[in-house]
Amino acid sequence: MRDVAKQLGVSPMTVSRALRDDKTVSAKTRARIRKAADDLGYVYDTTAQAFRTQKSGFVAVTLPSVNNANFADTYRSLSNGLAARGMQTLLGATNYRTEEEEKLVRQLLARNPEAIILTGSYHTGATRELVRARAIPVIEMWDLPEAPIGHAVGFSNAAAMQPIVEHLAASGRQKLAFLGASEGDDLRGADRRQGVMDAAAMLGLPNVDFLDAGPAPVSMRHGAALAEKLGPRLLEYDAIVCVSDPVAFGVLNACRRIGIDVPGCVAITGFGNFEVAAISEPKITTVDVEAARIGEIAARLLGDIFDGVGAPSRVETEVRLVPGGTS
Amino acid sequence: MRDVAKQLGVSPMTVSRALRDDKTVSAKTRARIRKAADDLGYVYDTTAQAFRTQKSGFVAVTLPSVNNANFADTYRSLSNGLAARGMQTLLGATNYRTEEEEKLVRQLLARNPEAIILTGSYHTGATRELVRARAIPVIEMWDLPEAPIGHAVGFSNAAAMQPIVEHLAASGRQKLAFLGASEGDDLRGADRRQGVMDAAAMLGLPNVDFLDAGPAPVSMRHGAALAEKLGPRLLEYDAIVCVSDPVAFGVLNACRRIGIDVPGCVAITGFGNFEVAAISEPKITTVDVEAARIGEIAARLLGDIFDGVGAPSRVETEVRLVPGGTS
DNA sequence: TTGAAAGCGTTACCAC
DNA sequence: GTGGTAACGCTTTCAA
Repeated sequence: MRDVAKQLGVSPMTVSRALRDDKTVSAKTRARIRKAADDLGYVYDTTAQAFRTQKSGFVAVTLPSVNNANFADTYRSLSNGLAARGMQTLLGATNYRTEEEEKLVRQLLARNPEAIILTGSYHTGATRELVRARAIPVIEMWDLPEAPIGHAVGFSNAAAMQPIVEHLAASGRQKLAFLGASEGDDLRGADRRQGVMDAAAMLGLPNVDFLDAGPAPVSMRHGAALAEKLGPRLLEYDAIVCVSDPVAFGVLNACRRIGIDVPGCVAITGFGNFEVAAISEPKITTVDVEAARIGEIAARLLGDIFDGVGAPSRVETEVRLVPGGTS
Repeated sequence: MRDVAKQLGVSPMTVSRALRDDKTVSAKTRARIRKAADDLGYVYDTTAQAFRTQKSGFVAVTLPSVNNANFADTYRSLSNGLAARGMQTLLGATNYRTEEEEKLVRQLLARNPEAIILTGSYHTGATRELVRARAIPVIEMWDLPEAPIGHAVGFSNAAAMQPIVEHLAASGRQKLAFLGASEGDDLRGADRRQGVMDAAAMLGLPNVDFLDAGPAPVSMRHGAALAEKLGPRLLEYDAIVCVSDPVAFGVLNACRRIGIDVPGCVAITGFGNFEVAAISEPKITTVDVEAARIGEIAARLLGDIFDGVGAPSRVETEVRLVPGGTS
């Protein structure tokens, strides 16, 4: 800034103001200063700003995995929304483990984020205390806990399975299996499984079996591997309810390979309305969960909070059955 | 720190050293200082440290899109590798536009990253100057420019298409089309197209047509939409060489819907060895590019550079044809 | 509309 | 092994 100021014969203070679009600097000098800064290849030092103002401009975000199109969608809309307010996201992946989340949250908090956004409502006690102690806005997303730490934007993973089970029952599917990650790993997945069991019980369907695809994250290959291992035993079920679309896609293609007719002999459903569900032939029956919208709402909510107009919120996002050709 | 120092009658400097586990502070005072700091509820200010030392602990990373399994793989291995050295990544997405990349690089540089990793070798002149002016390590990945800005870890996108074209030619496919994003958008995609044209010319195949799937990023739905629009006109070609596996998957499933036999009437190939290529039935012929390994190598390279043992590097990663059932 | 001075919390550097 | 001094690049505050 000193260099830019010297170049134009103004004070560094004026440069500082100009670069922040302070209205008290005349439009003309502002333009001159911007140009000179550009010419000199000057880059504003956010670190110094963060230090001086005690505001980092960071929002910390934890995701179970970056390698998941739905979470990536949420992240994208979230970071776009925040960028519009000049805030940057600080991203970390938990690999679906609350202990990793705790470590991550510690690291992220050391950067003095002005807010923190966590995926899901399952956290270690230490994580809860750490974020509470900061007195910064906390948003839990992709779930809808009864008592959020701060705010929540999402949906009930259990309730979201009900339309699927009803849809299957309506077309005469009785015996269901739920296929997902091992117990204790993917906790939103466990919620979905519980939702399937509850809905089945409510509709008087037989008990729902659990098909264990291994430790989270589970994806196409895990669905395919398990289905190929089970082979004809899949025919014991009227429908395989999968924890996600990629998993369902794996199961669907394994069935194709081993000659099981879908949906003739067995129905398959997914979750999340991933692109693959709509493009696959047949299309995979799934549930849309507005992944991008979750990020959008979270960003807007934070904006309101920073503006001082945000009340404690628990925003329920919509879920919608998307019938396909696999059921 | 001043308060802690006053409390114990030592200097702030000693406190600073003690809290950083500096060996020159006696073990006894170190323990006393730690305790006093704890009792006073003192919290170390990373922001001030980053400011004073001009070491942010950040490595800036730009990706065309987070919503791409290959880039996500690279990012994951990269950030894991860096985390092992106590460094955090600062991620940004360029949406496949060099102008957005320039804006992003400005934002990222403002955080004083200790290194910057860019995807690809196409950048605006300003981007080049900005990163050069920083005198921090620069790595370009996912490409192999003749003269990298700093270091490069990747492969030639053009050369990577040669095995595909040879494979197609060997099985008697003569008339090829390349299906990808509009000209000027996805520049690595344009390189791949050029690679297909060059390889076809070399093998004496007829000219390669271009099928425009629209602005980048193109994915499953764009491949499917274009294929459905073209319909029987696809049969003019012996093979559709797609810019990526998701696009190829879209084309494959559109063909299935409109009744075009793959690979009987037309072959389809992808790029990148995405999970969907291996799980799809038939499997999609593709090229593996070691996405995770690129991140791993970049992280290791940076580690060496920080340790002072890294020479300017241009690391070529391997590409490997993965034949599938679509060709 | 612009400028001068002071200071944010830490650490590099040098002295003892 | 410890301490004093100055400075990192910016913004707040007050004055002109």
